Amino acid sequence: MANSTFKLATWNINSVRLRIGIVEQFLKDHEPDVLCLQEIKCQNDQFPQKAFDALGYTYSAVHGQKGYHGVATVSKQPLNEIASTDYVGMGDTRHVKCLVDTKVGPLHVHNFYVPAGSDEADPVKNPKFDHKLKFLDEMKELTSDIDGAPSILVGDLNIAPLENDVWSHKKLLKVVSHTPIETDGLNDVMRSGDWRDLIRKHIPEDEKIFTWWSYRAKDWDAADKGRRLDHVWSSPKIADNLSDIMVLREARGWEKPSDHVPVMATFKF
DNA sequence: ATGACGGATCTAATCCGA
Repeated sequence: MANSTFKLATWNINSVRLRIGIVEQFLKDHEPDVLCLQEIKCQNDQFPQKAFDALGYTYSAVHGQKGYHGVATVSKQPLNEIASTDYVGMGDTRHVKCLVDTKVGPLHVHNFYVPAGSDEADPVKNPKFDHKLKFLDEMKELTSDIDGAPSILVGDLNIAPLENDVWSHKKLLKVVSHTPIETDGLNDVMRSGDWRDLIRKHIPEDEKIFTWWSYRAKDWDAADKGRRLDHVWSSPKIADNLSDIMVLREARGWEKPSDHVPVMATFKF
């Protein structure tokens, strides 16, 4: 057990079928044990499992639907207890969990795609924002402590909670993804479930770090108007085993990129 | 700097993302 390493990555891929080529490249270059994808935008039987099989990711937990949303967790190690929760009873595909049989023991992995919430930050006028807030409310029930095994929660949570999680705190205070009702809500989810923010455990809060840049910006790299929408959380004990967090900014500049980049956490035991 | 983009869908214009 000594000197074992476990690597887990999360990536909102914005269509796994369109971007299977860069997914393969990422897996070859970085070799995570587990990859959690969001916005796969396909049904379960359209998921490109063969491409993952060829790279050794023979285990998968896929929860997709036609055209929109959808999450998938692929793994080199067996996945058990695969299940999804229908948050807010919408019948959409925004969560899949599993128990990974890692080299160092069982690990619960939750893969989330929280609703974006549309433009207007008012739950009365905007049903999608209402949906987002209700989704957060229900996430508060999710604890990081399940029968003593460690837990990891990752995904596109569509909220940038801290000042340096956005390019301008002042300019984005009324913009959906950084409004106080959302950032308070996300902090409540973290507190009530006893989750640790591993990106911020590794990168100090006074340092800007982003995982998403809009497609609409002319020069995303120069303008750098990003947000940290993607997250890696864990239960307290395994947080002490974190040895590295990598935010693969360069992936935003790849051919036909997703608007999100991969984030990978490395644990040492 | 709420958009100038980009995805999926009964391929054409519509919905969606954040």
